[in-house]
Amino acid sequence: MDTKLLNGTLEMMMLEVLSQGPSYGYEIVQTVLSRSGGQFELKEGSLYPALHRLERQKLLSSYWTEHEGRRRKYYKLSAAGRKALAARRQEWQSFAQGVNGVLGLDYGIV
Amino acid sequence: MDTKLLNGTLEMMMLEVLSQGPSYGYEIVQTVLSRSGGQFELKEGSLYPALHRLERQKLLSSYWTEHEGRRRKYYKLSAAGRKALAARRQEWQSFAQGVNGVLGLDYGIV
DNA sequence: GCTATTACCTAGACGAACCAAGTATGGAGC
DNA sequence: GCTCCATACTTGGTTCGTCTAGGTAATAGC
Repeated sequence: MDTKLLNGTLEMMMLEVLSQGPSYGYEIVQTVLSRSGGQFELKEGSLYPALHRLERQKLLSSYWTEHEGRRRKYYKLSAAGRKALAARRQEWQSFAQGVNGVLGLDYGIV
Repeated sequence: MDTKLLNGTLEMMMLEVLSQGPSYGYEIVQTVLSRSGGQFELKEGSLYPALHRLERQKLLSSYWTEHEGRRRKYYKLSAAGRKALAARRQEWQSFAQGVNGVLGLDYGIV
């Protein structure tokens, strides 16, 4: 997987996962991995800084829990986060359309 | 346009444009701009370094010409460049599919 | 005791895209 | 003659997201 392509989509995918309910770092990695068909294996060095970034921007809030002796930091999408996600999905779609336009590909959005 | 998303696709789009015949920097900008529906306006600070990068990798070759008093540096796709383009197109498509998978979108490729 | 898995954090490296400035020609308007 | 705009290429330095690689720590299986 060419890591360069991921630029800018990681946060969107993380927000998307969290839009379906609170989750924590390790689980987000698994969810993205399975939903991308095994393609995107988020690295911790990208994931955690991104979570902190998004929290600083008030798109997420967090709380600690304990599960079988292991601590977990759950993240929850805020209202602002939900808006941001919608905007980024829109951006992504027009971006992908633009690239496909240049490539001479046409996608029919289902 | 969120510039971050462009990461990794600029070179592919440049190769794609050049796959349809030799061209030069300024013209590549115009072509990408029109083919992306006015979305992607390549900046000189991205374009020329990318052209040099691709030439160093032997994916392009170049030659100078003169046109109405202005010099132009034409770039031509090499055989290796053509292969690289095919690989990057493939990469892009599976990448886009992965992202759409995470987003819960399904695209029917025409 | 060792290793794998779960779970989090961070400093520093890396690299692609950008801004900004420089060089240079031709044509249009004043 | 002068300015401004479009054409056309180059490059130094900045920015910023991702990764590598290291650290901490608990549980389970061998």
